[in-house]
This record gives sequence, C-alpha cells and structure tokens, in this order.
Amino acid sequence: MPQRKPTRSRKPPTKPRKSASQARSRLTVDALLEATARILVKEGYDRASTNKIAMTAGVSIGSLYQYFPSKEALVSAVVDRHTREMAGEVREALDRMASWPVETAARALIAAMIEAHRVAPQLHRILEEQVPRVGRLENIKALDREIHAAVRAYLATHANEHRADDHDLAAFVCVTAVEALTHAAVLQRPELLSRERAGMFIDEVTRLIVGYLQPKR
Amino acid sequence: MPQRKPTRSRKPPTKPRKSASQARSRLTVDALLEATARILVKEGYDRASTNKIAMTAGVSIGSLYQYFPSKEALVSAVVDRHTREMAGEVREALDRMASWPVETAARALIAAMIEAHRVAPQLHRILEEQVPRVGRLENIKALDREIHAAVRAYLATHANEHRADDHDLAAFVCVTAVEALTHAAVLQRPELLSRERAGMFIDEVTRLIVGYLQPKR
DNA sequence: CAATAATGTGAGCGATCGCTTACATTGTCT
DNA sequence: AGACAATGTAAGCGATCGCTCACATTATTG
Repeated sequence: MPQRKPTRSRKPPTKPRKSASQARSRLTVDALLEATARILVKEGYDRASTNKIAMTAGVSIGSLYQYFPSKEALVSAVVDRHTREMAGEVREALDRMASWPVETAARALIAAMIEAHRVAPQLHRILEEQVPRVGRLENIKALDREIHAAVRAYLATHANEHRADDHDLAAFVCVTAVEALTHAAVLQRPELLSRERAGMFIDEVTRLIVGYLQPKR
Repeated sequence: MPQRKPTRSRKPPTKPRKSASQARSRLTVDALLEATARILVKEGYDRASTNKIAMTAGVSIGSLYQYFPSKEALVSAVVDRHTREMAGEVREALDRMASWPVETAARALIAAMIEAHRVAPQLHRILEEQVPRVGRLENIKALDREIHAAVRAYLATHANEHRADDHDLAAFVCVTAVEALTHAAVLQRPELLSRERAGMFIDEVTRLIVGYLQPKR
C-alpha cells in the first residue's frame, strides 16, 4: 500500500467520490458497465483487467475506481444489471401461470425462460460460471431460487393435477431440467431456437415436463 | 523472454527434459497432478499459480516445468486423467444398455452418470466451467458428445419403443437433462444422493426420461 | 570407481495485475 | 467573474504471475 503524504493539498478536495449526479458521470458509469460486460464475454473474468476495461470504455482507470471500489464491485454491478434485465419476463410468466393448468403453465414458463436467456446468453454463461467463486455475487442464483420457490408453490396449489409427492424435489427436477435445456440450446444449439423451430423445441421441453408430472400413465 | 547465453556449459546437459523413466520422477509427476487438482478446486484456475502448485506438491518450480511445458499443459493432463476416470463406468453402462428396454436402460445410464460424478465432483465442476476457455482442452465435452451419440444410436435402434421422431433432438433433451440433474444434485443437493435417498432420486429422473419418451399417454 | 544421464532446485526476469494518488478539466452556483 | 464541487486523467507502486536457467543432487552404466 503506497504512501499517503498530504503534500500541499488545498483541502481534502471533496467527499471521497461516490455515485453519479451529473449527466456526464452517468455516461461514464454506463460505458464502464458496457465495457465490462463486453470484455468479460471476450476474455473471461480474470483476463478482464480493470485497465483494459477502462480503456475499452474510453475512460481513465482512475475514473473506474471513482465509481467502483474494486474489480469485484464492478462485476457485481454488471451482475445486478443483467439479472434485473432477465428477471422481468420470468416473473411475469410466474405470476400469470399461477392459475393455469399444468401443460399451459409449463409451456408459458419455458417460453419465458428461453426468451430471458436471449437477452445476453454469453454474458449469462460467464457470470454463472466464473463469478460465483469470487464472492457473494449470487444474484443470479437468487433468481434461480425465486423460480424454484414459485414452481414449488405452484405444484402445491395444483397438487391434484400431477403425481409428484415431494413438491420440493419435483420443483428441483423441473427447474433444473428446463434451465439446463434452455441454457444448452442457446449456447450449443442456437439453430433450435430459430424463428421456425423455436416452437418445436418449446413443445419438446413441455412434453418432458408434462410427461414427468402427469397423474397416471 | 530472458537471455540464453550458453556460458561454459560442459555440453547441452542432456535432451531437453521429457517424460518420466525412473520411479522417482513418476512420483514427482503424480504429486504434481494431485496438487494441481487440489489447488484447482480450492482456488480456481487463475488463482492456481504454478509456484503454489509446485510448493504444494513438494517439488521445485523447475521440476514442474521439466514435465509440463506450461500451466495449460499441466491442467490439460489433469483433465485427461479425470476424464479417463469418469468415462469407464459410463461407457460400460452405455454398452450394457444397448439391448435393454427404455426404462431399464434409462435407469442404468442415470445411475452410472451419478456414480461417475461422485469420483471428484468439485474438480469436475472447475474443469467444466473454467478450463474450456483456455484452449482446446475439451476432453470432457468429447465424453459428452460420445454419450450423446450413443443415446442417439439407442433411440434409433429402439425406435418402436418411444415416440420421438427426431432422435438427435430427443438425445439432446435426455442427455442434457440427465447431465444437469446429476450435476446439480451432486453440487447443490448432495443429500439427495445419500445412501438411503439415492434410489429415490434415480427413480425420479428415470420417470422424467421415461415419461418424455413413452409411446402414448 | 569414475563418467554421464536423469532428475531436482530456487533465485529471479519481464510482464501484468489491481489499485492509489497527485493533478487537470468541466460543471454549477452566486 | 470567481470559487469550489464534480468529474476525469495517467503515471506508476507493490504484488504476483508464468516461466527460465545455471546449477546441485541422485541414479545408472561401464
């Protein structure tokens, strides 16, 4: 940790830099978040140096540290923004489907999750895979838990429409499977989600869930 | 890149270090692989410095670079070893199930994949999540593709026992779902795989797959 | 017992990292 | 206009990284 001699500073210049209040600084923050997302995707977490991020954003490294006290805080802000962008659509679907029959509800949730993943699939992958180990940046997992809880509640309410006894286990199976299939399709089989075929894929995943939950066979 | 002045080396001492031939060196290599796996799990890929790995293995940093030309090569060797350890059980199951009916076959494969993941779950996660971006260390994904191909072949052979038209798509759905559930259970819900409950979980996942593939409803 | 190959050692190089700090520029207010 | 707050700049510090190299030690061979 370097020195801290006050030299002949007229005063402590101001309060120790905080959040943006003028329009110019909001632009700076936005540019930083955007550049962070871009570089995270292109380079991965550890190769995304703060110097490189600042350069890409077109701002100085000093400005970066005026708004984000650490690299972790910067990435955390990106996680927040991304999670917020994804959550909206899924939450709406969860609300709507609460009173729908199993097949319709499943289809709606699956379609919403696919749509949510389209926002920024590669960023989503990097954040999910590389960020958790850094610290308590578990905003994404929080959304997952929210979905899980909602599905568990749905299964409890509609207990007479399916065969699952252990609603928690069944919700785990459904959410994990749908999430994984959505993820894998977006990242490994994007052709499955093309305009013409997306419906087919949604049908297929719906069949998986409905077949699993159906009352009898 | 530092200098390379020959000074008064009696000769180029030997061939530029290669693979192990004496027993002692095999111990060194094993210790390095073991330490690499341990530190990868504890620290993640980028925090696993070669210096730290060498220290943990109880050998000098120089010895590390006698057997592995780079950090990437070292990690690659760990990936190879881990993949080989996981692949055996799964391959056996794939062979055996080839002539079995859908439900039995599904159950066998699911059980084998869970068992394979028990070998070194945390290492598996790190390798899967952090290593791919480094380079062509895709040995794990190669195993995934092998499983996918075998399941697709199975579905083609047993076409009259299930309702899937697109065998490739169905294999994608089945393998992705089973892999994700196995993964998630091992890492997030280890209690599901305890001695008493593992059977229940296998039943549940089997029901998911069978319900998806069943001929009629 | 040499002599030589195989194996092991660790100080330290150049690069890069996250981050600090001394200072310059721009905006706001009276 | 002047004063001061808000915002922006970039050189560079200390730490750590992957990796090299000159050399020491141990095993094998004749």
